[in-house]
Amino acid sequence: MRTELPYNERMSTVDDPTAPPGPVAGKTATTMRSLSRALDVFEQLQRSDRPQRLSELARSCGITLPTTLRLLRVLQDYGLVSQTEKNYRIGPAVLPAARSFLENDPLLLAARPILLQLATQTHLTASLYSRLGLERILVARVDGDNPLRYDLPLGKRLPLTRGAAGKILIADLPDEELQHIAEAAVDRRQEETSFDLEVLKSRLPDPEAGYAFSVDERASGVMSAAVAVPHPTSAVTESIALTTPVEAYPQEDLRAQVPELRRAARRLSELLEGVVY
Amino acid sequence: MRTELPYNERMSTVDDPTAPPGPVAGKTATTMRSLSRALDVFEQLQRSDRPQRLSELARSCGITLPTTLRLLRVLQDYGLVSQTEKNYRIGPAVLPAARSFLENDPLLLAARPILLQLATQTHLTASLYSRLGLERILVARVDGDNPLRYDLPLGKRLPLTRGAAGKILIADLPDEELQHIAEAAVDRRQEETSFDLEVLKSRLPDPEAGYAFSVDERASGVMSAAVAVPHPTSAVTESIALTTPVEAYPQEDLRAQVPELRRAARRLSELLEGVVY
DNA sequence: AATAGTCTTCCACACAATGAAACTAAATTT
DNA sequence: AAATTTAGTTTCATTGTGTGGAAGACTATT
Repeated sequence: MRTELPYNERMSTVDDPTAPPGPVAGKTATTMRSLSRALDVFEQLQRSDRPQRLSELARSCGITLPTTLRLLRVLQDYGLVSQTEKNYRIGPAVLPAARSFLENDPLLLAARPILLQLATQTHLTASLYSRLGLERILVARVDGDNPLRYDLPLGKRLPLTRGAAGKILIADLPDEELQHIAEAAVDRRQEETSFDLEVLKSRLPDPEAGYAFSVDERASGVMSAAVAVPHPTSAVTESIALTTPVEAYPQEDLRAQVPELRRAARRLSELLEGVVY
Repeated sequence: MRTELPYNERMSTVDDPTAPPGPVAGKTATTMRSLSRALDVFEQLQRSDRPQRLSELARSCGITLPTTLRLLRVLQDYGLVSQTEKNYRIGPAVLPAARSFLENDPLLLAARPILLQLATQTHLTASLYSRLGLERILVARVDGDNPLRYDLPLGKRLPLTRGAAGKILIADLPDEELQHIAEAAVDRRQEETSFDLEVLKSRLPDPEAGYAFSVDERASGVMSAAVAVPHPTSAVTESIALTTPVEAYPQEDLRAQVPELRRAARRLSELLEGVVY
């Protein structure tokens, strides 16, 4: 049972605009300060599209210079961080890690054929998203007949607040958590200027509906429908979506695919239960 | 006040057959035990192609159960590890990390057009490898006219002891380090049963040559030539290779491309110096 | 040359990380 | 089904590791 209390009081009362990453959800691990900090640094490096200086990193993560330096050195020893001159960036060791995930993750392996069937059957693009902290990421995708114009590569961080696949992942969350998610989305420029909780809630699907729908929401010209993947053990953290350019398909027809989607999601979670791991 | 006891007695003189990962090179960071251990666990998870139990991980990393559990919990909070039932595996957070590397790494960005030109010009497959610890990994590849039959995805861990691109990365290393590398290759089943240092050294190119060559070495039916990428700051840790099926191309013609390769490598490192980061 | 900024090393202190042991849960055997 | 083993989790006292201040090297910049 995780405590809700942020174990890290460096987050003083004043809201730092450059919010330090922090653990994934609100869930705080029992302790392990140095490890958490290292992962904060690692995450911070990912979020910047250019190499970072030591002092930048230290500031944006709220860690002192000597400590940040020590953390970076260890990360570098493991290849997770590279350094050129005084500039730090993500290192090549992330590639084998990602490869291992893509090749071995049981959920992903089970999902791929299901997405494929879904795409073949509906002629739409089928995607699998996974919640990661206050965002979601694209984990797998199979294109349909009308491939989406925009490029959305695996591992892209997307908001939970926009798009059917995002909204369905947070449909049942309590207000407090929604608030965090909303703030994160603004911080990360995934949402326009600050918007309030009610706006977000009005967008979310009826909890009873069991699916979410979006048109021109996260990306313009695109609509999608999504359902959650009921996960055997843990809380729901995955969703499956069908997506299409708005002009290629009547809205009602997309809604009509929801049962199909639901079946796919159920099939996936059943498959998963059977897996011996 | 140093105690005499090595802070990690699992690295005793006796060689444990199930060698725990350990930091990338021989270079040991100043300390940060908990972080190092967490990264050992993370690496261990990657190396197994199926989910691992807590006790398995603890044993193979030489860490006590309670500590391993705590490490895993934090890694899980950050999405780097997933858990189903009592099984742990690599988590989806590695995807955005890898994406960040592939999209932003200056070396990689500089290398891609160079590999492309190399491939176009020579009609061979051009690849960029990076040394990671006691192995190398494929970081970028552009296929030539005769695409290699076998699939070699980005991030694949390959031995330093076999293949031109591996050998050139270790051509100048002292015996002691070569020994470690040789042992690691055997441990990881990248080399046949234990083989001695002299065998390895006989394979390595003349340090003066400045390039390495291989035929049927790491993969049968494949030959390649490789040069190192002189790195502005750090030690040489990257190599560029040209590869082709043996039957598609006369061996001497491949050797004739070495100057071309050399030019590409130099161009890459020059480009890199200019980069402002 | 002087100044400001950034990075790195050193060190004493405090608390975070640790393992032993107790405990619970889940397999496995009898 | 009870008994036994094995695996996982929690608790807690101890200590050694991670920590930040301060001082020292660098490097820009003026």
